[in-house]
Amino acid sequence: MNLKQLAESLNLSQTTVSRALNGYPEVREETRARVLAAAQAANYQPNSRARRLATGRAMTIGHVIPLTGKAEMVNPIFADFLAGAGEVYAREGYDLLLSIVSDGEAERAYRQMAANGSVDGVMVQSPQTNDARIGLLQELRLPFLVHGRTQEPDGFSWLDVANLSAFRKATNFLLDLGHKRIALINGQENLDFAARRRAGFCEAIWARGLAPNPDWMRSDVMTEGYGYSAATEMLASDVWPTAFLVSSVIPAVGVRRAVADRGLVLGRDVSLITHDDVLSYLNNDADGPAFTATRSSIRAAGRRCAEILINLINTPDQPVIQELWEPELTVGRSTGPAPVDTA
Amino acid sequence: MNLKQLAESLNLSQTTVSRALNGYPEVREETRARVLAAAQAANYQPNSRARRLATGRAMTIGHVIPLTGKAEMVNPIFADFLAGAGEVYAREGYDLLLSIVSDGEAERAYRQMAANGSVDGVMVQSPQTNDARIGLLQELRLPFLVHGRTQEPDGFSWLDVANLSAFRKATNFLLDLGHKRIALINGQENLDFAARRRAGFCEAIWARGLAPNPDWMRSDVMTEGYGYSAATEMLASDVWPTAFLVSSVIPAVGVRRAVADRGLVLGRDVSLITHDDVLSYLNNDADGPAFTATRSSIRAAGRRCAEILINLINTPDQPVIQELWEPELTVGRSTGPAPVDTA
DNA sequence: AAGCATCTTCAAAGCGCTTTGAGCTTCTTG
DNA sequence: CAAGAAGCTCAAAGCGCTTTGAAGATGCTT
Repeated sequence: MNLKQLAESLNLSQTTVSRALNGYPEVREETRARVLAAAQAANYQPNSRARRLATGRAMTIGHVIPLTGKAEMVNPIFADFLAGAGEVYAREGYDLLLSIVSDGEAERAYRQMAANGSVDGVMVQSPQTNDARIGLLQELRLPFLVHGRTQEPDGFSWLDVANLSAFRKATNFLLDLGHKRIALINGQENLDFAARRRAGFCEAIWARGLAPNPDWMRSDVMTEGYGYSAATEMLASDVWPTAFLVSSVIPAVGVRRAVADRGLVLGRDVSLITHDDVLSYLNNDADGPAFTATRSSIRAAGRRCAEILINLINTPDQPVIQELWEPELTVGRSTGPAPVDTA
Repeated sequence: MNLKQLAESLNLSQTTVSRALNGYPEVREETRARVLAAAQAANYQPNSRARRLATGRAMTIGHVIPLTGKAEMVNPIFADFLAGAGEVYAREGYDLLLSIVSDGEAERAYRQMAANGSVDGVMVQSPQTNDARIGLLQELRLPFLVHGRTQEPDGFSWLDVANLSAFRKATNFLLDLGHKRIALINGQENLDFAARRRAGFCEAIWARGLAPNPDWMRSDVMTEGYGYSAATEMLASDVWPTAFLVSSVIPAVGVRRAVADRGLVLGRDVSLITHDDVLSYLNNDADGPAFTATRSSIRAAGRRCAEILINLINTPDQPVIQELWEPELTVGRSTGPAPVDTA
């Protein structure tokens, strides 16, 4: 059933039917009711391809997700982010076009989306310290929102978590517990969020007149195995860290495993604070939070990012929108006073 | 730059330019070269909205991902599946339309996709034992491929892992090691894969003249916390299971935590076999597989599912395609002989 | 009753592409 | 050299919708 047939069956023109369906005022209420009823009865849905061509709007938002690391992994936090964003898109009538690309092909994907008009805007995730995508998207004049920031976060819209202050706060929490030997198990530090976390970590340590130990600062793709092997190595040495600050629950699970393997008890022998994106499948709250954590729901971020992006699409030429979310530090069972120094 | 302008700039008709670009034979090679060069220079990309309307093909495949459990979680295995499928879609020129919906809204999503023609086919994941979506999609005449099966898997195309035989094999492996007290930490058993795994588990036990202990069979959304609390409870009793068979690495991580908390050693005091979807962020292979596992890459499945679905779309009215993948049992460090029975 | 504003409806023109059917060249063959 | 075949190219007709500009009703005012 298409518009033409529907119009014929009602003895109305396509114009009138279209207007009735789309809520335009210049159609009599009685007529509108007739049209609506007939559409309902025929289960009529306007053909989205035709509508998109006619309106010039794709009613679609593109997410280009880069595969990371040599193993070309998909960061599972994207799933939760997508769930949040998707919720808003559905509500607002947008489709979500997902493109998962190898690193370096992102540019091509964006260029294509811009050139063939398949999206009205795009979401940019996991920006690097200096991310080429931002200049590209500005040049392509494609509306976009960045989840995260870059080193110079002016002139474009973004939503980010206050990574620096969160990790400074977390580090201070450990320092206040008496920990002096603190390790940082960070994400890849070419990514802006990881660079900021490292900065927050270092700042807090320097502020106490201490110095971070370079051997205890790792940076890599945040897998469980990475957390495990990094912590295992550190714990194998004569002097080991009494506390770990970890960038995600996933490597934190690996660190926890390493600690257990070493016969140590988390929260007593070794403390751990992780950033917690509140991933649904790695819930940290079985009975009170297992990990002490700086928390910020990635799903909530996805929702808000979607709202902002849609806003940006509907109202071009507005000033940039920038939102900074402050994570909260929730104390769990993975932290405790530094053990008496035996080194 | 659109086709009309490009054609004018070349002093050719739109027809010829379109044909040259799309590789039709009835255009002189010299002309084709000219057109291609001009298109390249102008960075011309056909407008996908117009092309879709004209061809009647959406060149898009829909994935409707249901949120599960009360917390409306996104199963992270979807991320890896999407990565695999997305790879193939990109190669074949298809877009991936992602719709993440609350349970029960999937039907509406499919109906809409069918009615407004935004997709050429859809991928169905995590089917239930009797899944209403299958009848619906048949009725809507929308090409679809099921990743998984149902109880009556005839008359539609699917790709599935041999869940029953995998879990029978795993259970036999444990029985051969002398384990008699085996627990099953399963996924939600309204899902077909979980029902089949349970069946495989029970079959193997019955075959030895034993009986599964109902207290040691759990079924729920496969989170880390679920694995942890299920195992913790079981291990708190006087007689505890000496082995666990777990449906996913994610709850397996929870079981491992529970075992460690209880002061037991995995592979010595307690054995664990898990099904491993080879999720990139929970790699099981740091230095030799940590968990003994029945393995089957969900990403590879995604790739293959995409190929099959595209095939189905391009060639309607062909017989159904059904593929069953046999997972391999890889022995890791989480299994060992049953401890001497003290019960 | 004429004039005018307000409602309501419509025919037709696009949106940018693909595809049909036809026409014009050039080549081959008897 | 005529006639048919083969090779190129084109104008025009869609695809199914939205939107413009105009026109037909209706009601109100003077």
